[in-house]
Amino acid sequence: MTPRTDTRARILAIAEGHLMRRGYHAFSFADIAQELGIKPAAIHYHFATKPELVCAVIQAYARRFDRWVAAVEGLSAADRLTGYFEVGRLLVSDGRVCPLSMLTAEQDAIPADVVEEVRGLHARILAFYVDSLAQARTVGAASFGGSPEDEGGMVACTLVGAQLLARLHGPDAYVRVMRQQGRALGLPEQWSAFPTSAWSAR
Amino acid sequence: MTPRTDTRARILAIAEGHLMRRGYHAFSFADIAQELGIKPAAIHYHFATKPELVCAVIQAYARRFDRWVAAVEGLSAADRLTGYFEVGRLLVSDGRVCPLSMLTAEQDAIPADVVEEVRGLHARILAFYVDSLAQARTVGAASFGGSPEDEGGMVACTLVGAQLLARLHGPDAYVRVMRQQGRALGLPEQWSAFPTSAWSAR
DNA sequence: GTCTATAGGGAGATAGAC
DNA sequence: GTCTATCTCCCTATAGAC
Repeated sequence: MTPRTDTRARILAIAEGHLMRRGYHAFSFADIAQELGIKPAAIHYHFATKPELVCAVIQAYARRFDRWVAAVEGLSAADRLTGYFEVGRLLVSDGRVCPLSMLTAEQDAIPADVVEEVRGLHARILAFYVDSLAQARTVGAASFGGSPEDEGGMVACTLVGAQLLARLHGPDAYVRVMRQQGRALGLPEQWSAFPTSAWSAR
Repeated sequence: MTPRTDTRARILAIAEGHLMRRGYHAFSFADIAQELGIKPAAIHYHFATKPELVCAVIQAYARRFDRWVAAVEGLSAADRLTGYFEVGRLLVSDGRVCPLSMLTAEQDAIPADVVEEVRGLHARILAFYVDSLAQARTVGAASFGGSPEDEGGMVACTLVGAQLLARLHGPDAYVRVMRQQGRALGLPEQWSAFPTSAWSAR
């Protein structure tokens, strides 16, 4: 299931970069076209509209997240959690944030179908947190009060906030926040490193 | 120190609403002008440029935050913290988020002087968290590992994330997340209600 | 099948009217 | 002192060229 054309795939990749760095309203077809050496209107052949392009970007990101979850399935719940924190660090170090972090801010100012994709991505990520947290607590690798659902919702918010806020003070600020989150959960100080190599796969 | 003109004050108020709901790029002078019954260009008389307008909005918000902090000075540290969580709920219930939450997402796509204002707002809010958390832990009203600075940084991120993410599922989602944060801190389940009345003052 | 020329609308800002 | 007419630029999208 390779991309239909190379240009299409390159548009997706470039758009993803802009979306994760600048957000929906702050990049244009011209930005993408310039990097590709084509005219802005050429993009409309591959993606009819901007919402359609952005939806495709989010869907591709969601599939990548799914592959990552599958790749770390064999790890302990604690390693999966710290591993995902580490993936987030990877993005922040590259000046990016998860599309979820970026687009939830803009949700009242972007097309409804894009918001639906964001909602879908949120549901996947939340399910990962809830599942991993529940399992980690069961085996005594994490401790928290309340339900895994509540805790997962909170950890999701913390990571989103950390990705956004930490850019004010550099990647280290993200790490400090998420280490504090790990400490609050009783997770190991040493984060699992393997999962980041599984992220860029494919 | 009342606003120089009524129109100027109304522009600020309307711009604040748009900024907190839609973000920097998703509102225009035309939006403000329409609500005021004037032409878009008239706004340039009161605020030379859009960055200047937005900076003024953030400064006004920061002053309001300062007044709030002064107003709750007499409360216990725990009440100050839950009180600020409640202020955040007030905003979310009105479809808004703190400018800090909104603009950190857009920080790579907005003028540098606006980012500086955001940074300043962040510093104030962070100082409030750090101070309140340190005091709360000292008197046994809150418990957390690590330094108050680290914990304050984390709580700030959680609230930002909660304001953004919760809009996907309504104000209740914000409350669930921040209650979970309160639980993790060992704060009272009952949030202090007084501080919200002190918010809109002036 | 792939891309370009260009339309059409909306943005922020300047210069000038009242 | 306050606001409007208008300019210029940039955005997405359509129609049509190769």
